[in-house]
Amino acid sequence: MKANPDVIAQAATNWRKHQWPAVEAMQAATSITRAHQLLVGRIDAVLAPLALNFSRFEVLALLFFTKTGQMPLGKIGDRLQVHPASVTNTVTRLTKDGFVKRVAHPSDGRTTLAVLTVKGRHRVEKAAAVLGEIQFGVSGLKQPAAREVTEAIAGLRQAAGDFD
Amino acid sequence: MKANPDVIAQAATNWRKHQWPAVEAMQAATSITRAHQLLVGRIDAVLAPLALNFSRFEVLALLFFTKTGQMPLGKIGDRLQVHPASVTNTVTRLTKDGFVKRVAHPSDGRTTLAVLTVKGRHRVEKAAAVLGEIQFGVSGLKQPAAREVTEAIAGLRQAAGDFD
DNA sequence: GCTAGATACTTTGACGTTCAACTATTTTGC
DNA sequence: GCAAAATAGTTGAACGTCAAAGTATCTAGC
Repeated sequence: MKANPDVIAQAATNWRKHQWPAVEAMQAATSITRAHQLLVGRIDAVLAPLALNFSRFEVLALLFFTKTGQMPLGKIGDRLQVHPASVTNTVTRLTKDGFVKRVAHPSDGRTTLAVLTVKGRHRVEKAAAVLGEIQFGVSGLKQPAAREVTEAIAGLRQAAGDFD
Repeated sequence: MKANPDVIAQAATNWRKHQWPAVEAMQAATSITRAHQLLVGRIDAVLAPLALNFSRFEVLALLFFTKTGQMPLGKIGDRLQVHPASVTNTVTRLTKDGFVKRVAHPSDGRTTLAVLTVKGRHRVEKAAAVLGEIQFGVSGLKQPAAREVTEAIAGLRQAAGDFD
């Protein structure tokens, strides 16, 4: 039964002792990294039994919200801010499990559409419910804190050109 | 020149429209994911010319802060909260570049020590300076916001058992 | 209407992370 | 003391991500 110190606070102490720069920025960056690690772990754990992970879920959710349940792969990448190769990979896996189908675009021969299947539609609704139950892994973040984090990071994202 | 919408805010609107649960938690989780993506991109970009990435830098910094510049691989994994296999991988790469050496523990035959070399010591100081210049990629996070994010996430980490 | 450039997607390869299985030591408990 | 369990690290397989190169198609401009 040994005490469990805050490794990020420890690191900050060391940085100050050696007069290394940007201690608060370092803590924020390290905290975000750790938070991400925790979230992904929790989210993937509950999605695994549904043959999904967070990336695959995001694609299905995106398709679900469209009127016709379909979207070009490139647009999926734009929305989710992931590399085209990742979209290809994710859609391929979703296809193997029968959650989406690849369909040629009717008028643009370059474009492939990912189309949500009935199976995929049911699965993503189930997944959303499950993720709601675990509060997307951010339980421990108090209710106002969730909003604060979102807003603080919105500043970061805006500065990065994510939106205007 | 098209407008650049906030894709996370868009997603939230869609979630509410379909009465999916935990909208604020979803936004927080998605924001953290995106923030992590931005940070890693920026940090790795400035570290790449130094033959480092964030993981490798963290290991070097940890060793730098010890009195003797050495630490068992397992303890490195505990401190940085990464899998033993990742430590093995990271240390192997650092060794190839001459930043650390693997040395057998003097009294425990199971244990391997990572020992910081002179080259590694210089390199990590350079890297810390460079990371300070870019504020660890969190520029855009206002000064108070960096602390807020750290504190909010501390709650998440504590609830997860990261520390007492 | 033809060519040059842009766009959409896929493929390949490098790298990082994790899990599970494995080897080698050390510690525990009887 | 010795067998069983715990601990330390490595290895191999699976998966995700990205960058760069390749293929196919479309659009612009002359």
